Amino acid sequence: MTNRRPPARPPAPTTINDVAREARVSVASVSRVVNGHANVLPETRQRILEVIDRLRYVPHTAARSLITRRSQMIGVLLPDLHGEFFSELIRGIDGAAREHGLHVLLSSLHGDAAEMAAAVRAMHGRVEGLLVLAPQLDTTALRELPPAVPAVFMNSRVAGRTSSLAIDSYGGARTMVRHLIACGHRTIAHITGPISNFDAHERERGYRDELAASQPAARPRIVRGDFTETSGYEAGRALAAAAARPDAVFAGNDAMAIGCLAALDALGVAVPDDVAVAGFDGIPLGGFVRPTLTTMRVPIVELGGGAVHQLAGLIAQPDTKPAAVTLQPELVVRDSCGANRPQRPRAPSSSRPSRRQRSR
Amino acid sequence: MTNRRPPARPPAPTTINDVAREARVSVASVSRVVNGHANVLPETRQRILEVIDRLRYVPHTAARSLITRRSQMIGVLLPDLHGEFFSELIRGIDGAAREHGLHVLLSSLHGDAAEMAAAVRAMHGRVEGLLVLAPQLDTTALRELPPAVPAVFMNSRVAGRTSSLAIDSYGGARTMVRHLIACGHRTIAHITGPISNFDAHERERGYRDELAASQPAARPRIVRGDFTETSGYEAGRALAAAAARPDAVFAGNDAMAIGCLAALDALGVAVPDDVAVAGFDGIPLGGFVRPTLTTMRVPIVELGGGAVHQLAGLIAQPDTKPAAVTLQPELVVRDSCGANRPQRPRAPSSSRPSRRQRSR
DNA sequence: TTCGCGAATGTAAACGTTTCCATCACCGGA
DNA sequence: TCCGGTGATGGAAACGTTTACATTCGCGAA
Repeated sequence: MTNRRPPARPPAPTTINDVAREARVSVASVSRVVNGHANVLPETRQRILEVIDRLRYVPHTAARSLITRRSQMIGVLLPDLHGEFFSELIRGIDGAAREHGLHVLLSSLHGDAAEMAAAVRAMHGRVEGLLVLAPQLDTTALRELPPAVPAVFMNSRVAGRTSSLAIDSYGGARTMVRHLIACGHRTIAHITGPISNFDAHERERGYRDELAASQPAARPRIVRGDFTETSGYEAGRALAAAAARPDAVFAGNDAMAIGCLAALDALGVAVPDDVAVAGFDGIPLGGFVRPTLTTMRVPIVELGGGAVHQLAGLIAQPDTKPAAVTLQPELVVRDSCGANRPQRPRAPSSSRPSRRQRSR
Repeated sequence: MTNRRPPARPPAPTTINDVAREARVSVASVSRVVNGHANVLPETRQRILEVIDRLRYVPHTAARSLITRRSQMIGVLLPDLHGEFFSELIRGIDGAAREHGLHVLLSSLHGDAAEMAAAVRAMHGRVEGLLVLAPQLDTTALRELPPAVPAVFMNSRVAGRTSSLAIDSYGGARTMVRHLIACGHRTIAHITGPISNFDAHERERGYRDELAASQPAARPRIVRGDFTETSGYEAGRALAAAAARPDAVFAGNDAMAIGCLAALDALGVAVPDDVAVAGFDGIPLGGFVRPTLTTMRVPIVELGGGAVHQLAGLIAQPDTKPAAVTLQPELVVRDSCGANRPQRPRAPSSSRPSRRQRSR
């Protein structure tokens, strides 16, 4: 309290020097206390802590990372995601980042490769690692990434050079098609996502392969969509109006499946009795449309969290050789696929009734 | 190419000194070029730029912000948001941040006040400003914020001490209730959001006030929800089973409205003929449920973007006095409110038909 | 020719840490 | 009594920038 400075306009932030002077120790000791090193007398530590508290000292991040060469930040590059996907992914990322004491620098991209390059350049040097969700099939833009900084890709088509974590869209699609076939549907159409999207591509591939494997006679029936409800609506209209209406429609995601449901309803086509519908993603709303939507639930939180864990490992051990992990989606059977309707006497399987209470 | 260093293990990142040496100028000139200052000979500038390019020099962010005292980062504190809200908000924030050359440090909170304090502490010193979405009514946690760093609050109940930007939930709710009354509905129930949520509170208040103003005879009818589809479902069940079924249900958000629709459908109550339903938020899926959902569309992107603009202004001019801006939601009339059904011959207004094509 | 001036460039201090190394005090054993 | 060792503390260099100030140079005017 002796050395009262004149009140400078900006109340100059207190530095480690202020603390050291006030506690009558050297900056080295203060630094040791702040960083929790052992070799400092309990009594000295106490005195320093008290001054830190009184002066509200907060270490200057930039100065610290200038010398330690660590920023405790990871960069997250995401495309323009809609709906539940974004929030769930961030939830997973943020939670895991917190566990590792990392901060998340977020940049959302609007598709352009040049923009991605710019974002990467801006983050370069600012972050210790990069988390990238690059769903476009064309991955040449990814070459832009500085090879020095560790990176983990999510749901991307990457060579084996870098670590990656992905949803098994291919396997999920096969599971769903297998399920639809097991429900008794013979002709199954597929509404795809955007043509350049990796997941859309994988789901379509799964659809084709499973169809060819389980139902060699059937010809694939593809309608192009773009993952939006509106495109699902249009696809539904087209399918319902077609000469040969399919038994079932497997949409590339839930949003399109719900759009499709709306179109079928508008055209007076009953679901699942006339046409069955299934989606992919497992958004919560799928349980509340009529009929409730059968879908593959995708573990988005785990995708984000797992990617962060991988990245943290990579940052700690940069020479770890890249791993490619895949996460399995889970089949969620609801009403829209027809599995829950009063069984036509085909196979007297365990007729499990819908869990949802219905009164009519 | 003369001075080829032995291949050190980590290929030491090139610094401004390397560039200066290679270009045979002083670091000052390099710095001037990098920062786009004017006083440097075009020929010199050219030579420096070329070296920068060849050596892939990227200025060290920490060193730079150590001396400039600017980090070009803003912190964004969000609660555990679900669905469309999160992605839209981030889209708005990210876009505006990019315009201002700011980076976004994201932290999502799970409700706990202590956690918020921790997040703020972690960001303190790292960011130039804070963007906070603190929907809980109890704002004592906000006192934790260091008063030195500029902050803008979104949809929060804050005193006039800080800048804020909010959706006019109160006015929106009044608009919706007025609309429902104009549709001929007399008894209108309201499903609220979480009891401690600011928006939920404002919407309920708007509901009560408009009801009292336009329909003095009617008693408010409140069912508690929590913004989830499930709570809307439960509320819908309760309302449908009640002795006196209301004419209309105004849900505090779209998710609950959709849950409510599902419940009414399950109980065989026709919407909008038996009961009208309306939501709030304007999520895309609302246009694809059956019947399509009447709602108040909330300009979420503008909320995020506007908040960033405010914050950027505050960072540039810290002494600007705080402003409190509100954004108006917009009434979206679809089928669930009954406005589009074949008019009972009550008022021969301009009977505008549904835009959506229907065939039955 | 000299002087002064402005533009281009260089020098070096400062930013706030961390950490290597030196110093110092103390203590137990020879 | 002296010596080596140990553990707490301090001094100072280093991190990579920006920028105030000094220096140099060329050129036009006096």
